[in-house]
Amino acid sequence: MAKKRRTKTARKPPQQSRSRATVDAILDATIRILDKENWSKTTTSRIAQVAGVSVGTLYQYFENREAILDALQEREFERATTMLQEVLVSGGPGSDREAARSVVERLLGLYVESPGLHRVLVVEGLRVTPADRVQAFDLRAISAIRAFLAVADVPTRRTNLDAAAFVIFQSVRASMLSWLLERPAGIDGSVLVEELTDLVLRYLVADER
Amino acid sequence: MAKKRRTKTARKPPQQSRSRATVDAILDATIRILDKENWSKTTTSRIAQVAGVSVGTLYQYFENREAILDALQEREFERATTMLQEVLVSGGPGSDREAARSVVERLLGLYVESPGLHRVLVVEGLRVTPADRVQAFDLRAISAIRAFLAVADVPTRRTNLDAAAFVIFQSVRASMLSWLLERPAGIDGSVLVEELTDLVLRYLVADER
Amino acid sequence: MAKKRRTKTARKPPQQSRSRATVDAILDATIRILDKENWSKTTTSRIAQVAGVSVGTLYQYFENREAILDALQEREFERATTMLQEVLVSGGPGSDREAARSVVERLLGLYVESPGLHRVLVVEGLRVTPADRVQAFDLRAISAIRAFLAVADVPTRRTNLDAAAFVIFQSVRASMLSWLLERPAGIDGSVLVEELTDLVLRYLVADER
Amino acid sequence: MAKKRRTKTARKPPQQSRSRATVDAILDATIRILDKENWSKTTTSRIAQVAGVSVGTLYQYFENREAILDALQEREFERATTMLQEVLVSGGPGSDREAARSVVERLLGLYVESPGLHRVLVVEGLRVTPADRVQAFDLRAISAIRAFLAVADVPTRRTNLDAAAFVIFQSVRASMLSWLLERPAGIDGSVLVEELTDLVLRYLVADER
DNA sequence: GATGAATGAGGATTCATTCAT
DNA sequence: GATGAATGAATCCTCATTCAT
Repeated sequence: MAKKRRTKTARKPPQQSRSRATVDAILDATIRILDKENWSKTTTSRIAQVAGVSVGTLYQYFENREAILDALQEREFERATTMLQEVLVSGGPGSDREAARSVVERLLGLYVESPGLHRVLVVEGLRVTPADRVQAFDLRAISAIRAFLAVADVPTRRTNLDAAAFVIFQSVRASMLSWLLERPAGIDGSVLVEELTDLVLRYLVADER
Repeated sequence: MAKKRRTKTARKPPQQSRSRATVDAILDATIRILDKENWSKTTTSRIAQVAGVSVGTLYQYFENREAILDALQEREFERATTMLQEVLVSGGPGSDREAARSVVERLLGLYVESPGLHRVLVVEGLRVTPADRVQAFDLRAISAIRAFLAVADVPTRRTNLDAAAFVIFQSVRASMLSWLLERPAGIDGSVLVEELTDLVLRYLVADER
Repeated sequence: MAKKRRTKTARKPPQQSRSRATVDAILDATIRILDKENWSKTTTSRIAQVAGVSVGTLYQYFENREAILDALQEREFERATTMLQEVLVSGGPGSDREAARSVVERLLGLYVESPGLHRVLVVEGLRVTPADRVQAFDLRAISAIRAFLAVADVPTRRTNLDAAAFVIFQSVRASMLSWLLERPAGIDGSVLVEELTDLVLRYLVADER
Repeated sequence: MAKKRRTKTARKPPQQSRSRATVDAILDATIRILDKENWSKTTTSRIAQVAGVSVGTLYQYFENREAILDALQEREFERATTMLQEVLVSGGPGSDREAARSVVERLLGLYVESPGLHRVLVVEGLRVTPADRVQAFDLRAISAIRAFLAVADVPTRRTNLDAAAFVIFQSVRASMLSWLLERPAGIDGSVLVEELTDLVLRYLVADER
């Protein structure tokens, strides 16, 4: 009945290099397992085994099994926002379409790197009870997109920017993830990027000429 | 020790009315539970209890726990395709936009009816290993959309219709589901329908005038 | 951090005879183990093993490990109060001293029957946090003694009956328990009964002649 | 796998002042924790943390976790016997009742100082297997009481002094400890002292006039 | 002397599934 | 056909203790 407490923080801030290595080993092991198994089969002892440490050690660094996933999620979130920043900054000469394609392309790159993780992130996100959703991952992601749209100053046809950010996030994420997992025949990576760029741009931009 | 494989068929095709009632009670109970719990907490004994039957009886009608979900999925799939048919048939006078909006609207209706089920359908769909995907739900759904597009003879700007059906399905489904679960402030049902209709239409149609 | 919820009620009220037998087997097994091990080594799997059932079965009847102890405690409490009733009722001709000796004697009998259980009951009672003590075993026991004193209408020299009941309960219980566990040389059962009877009587009664 | 046997001796007799300070820090930390947690939650790492040392250091001074409790017990035992000595020596003019009350009062003082420790001492004392009881705490305490009675030359109505010492020790200790943990309404410290003094005196003394 | 990272055995609990009644 | 008691493998997590630095 008692709900497991998620924690954002590792038990001990890994200060020493050995610790750091152990934490990384655990996170990497988890990612590797997630490519083959779903979260519920990603057991702590399996993670520990793959990481080459004991369960005890795992629990020295993570409050509980969930905390490992949280850490991974945080890392991915940071990668994505950093990426958005970079595109924003470097986006001098190119057209809007090129910038958009770049974002989509690089985002897909993030997904391709660890498909299993992203699958589980979606699955577990869907699992969360409404009450816990307040600071959930996708809300933060949507805020980030919202901010990005504002800063990028896109001449949009949308009036409800909250709704737009929401729809874009869900659409792009779901498409990329399913593509990754299903690898549907006849749709290769570049096609997907093109379709999504077009989807987003035509939805968003006042009129593309 | 070996995990039982999913089965599409109920143990016994329910022929008699009492059987039919029992099967329905089980399916309905499952739906009701899924609105509050995730699939892994939807235990067989809980289902049996809510359905007012014994576990033994449950296993008389379903090979295993998974088979219940399969049955539910099948039912939803049929509802959705039937709905598409109806729109196609009845779609005489209205504009494309109105037809599209109607589809989106009625689809959302299906989701609203049993949010928990759809959440779990997505989650469990994502869980499935690639090998099992062949007859997976979304592949069938995408085929249906593909067929619908062909039959409806939409004057599209898309060249890769497979990709288009894929992107549309994923986008609409993910948006609807997340909307249902998060009920994001500032986006009510009609807004969502409008946004999704616009997203799909502008993505799909050659030029809307 | 979350405190385990003690439960007074078995998961399923054992209605059928097979169930009843299973529950009894579990309780008896627990008692037998408690004579040799302390509570923390009285593991669920050990209990199940000794009872000749599976762990699963054990959990069918008891919410958790604690609930088994609660059930046992309840049973002992009832035995003790029943015994007090009997002495009260049957206590016609005999002197006060004889009645008192009878109570002490029969109480010791209860302890002798399952020393391990009583040891653990004391130990675990001491473990309980103040907040949980409200309905704790000894408070109930003390109330029972208080009531007994009132009903028996003992001509007492005590003015604070709450204090008297408290002191008597703690003294008698601790002495009996330690005697049982230590079996101190030179103090056999009848001696103990005599000493405790005298302790209580001289403490309690106005003047014994 | 084999459980380490208890040891009465610290690993190193603390000779230097720094060592002494460390040992004290560990003992004090333990006492502080015991006021809030039971012995099984009084983990070595928690003790070390509260004491401001590392676990490694803790094990430099104590063979194992049990040894810490042993040391604490020893310290309390010495305090109690010292106290008895003092009362014996200083007991010139006062009446027997006053001397007795003084003993009870000062003993209660010891309990009040570290209730958690005394609770655990009782609990763990009860835990010990009969075989280990030979040199157990309460046997020593009872001997001390026995000796005290002999030396104090109380004109007692008791014939079995072993039994008397036993009963008195158990009664007083249990009453004090439970009083401390339960703080029962309507029984404050002075009341308890009075009741226990009376209990013991009337039990012990030939006739009080 | 001190540190604290690593160990791993051990224990409570859950739940899909079976089968005797 | 229905029942529900029984099963037991599987999983998360804790903590005393060690030992390389």
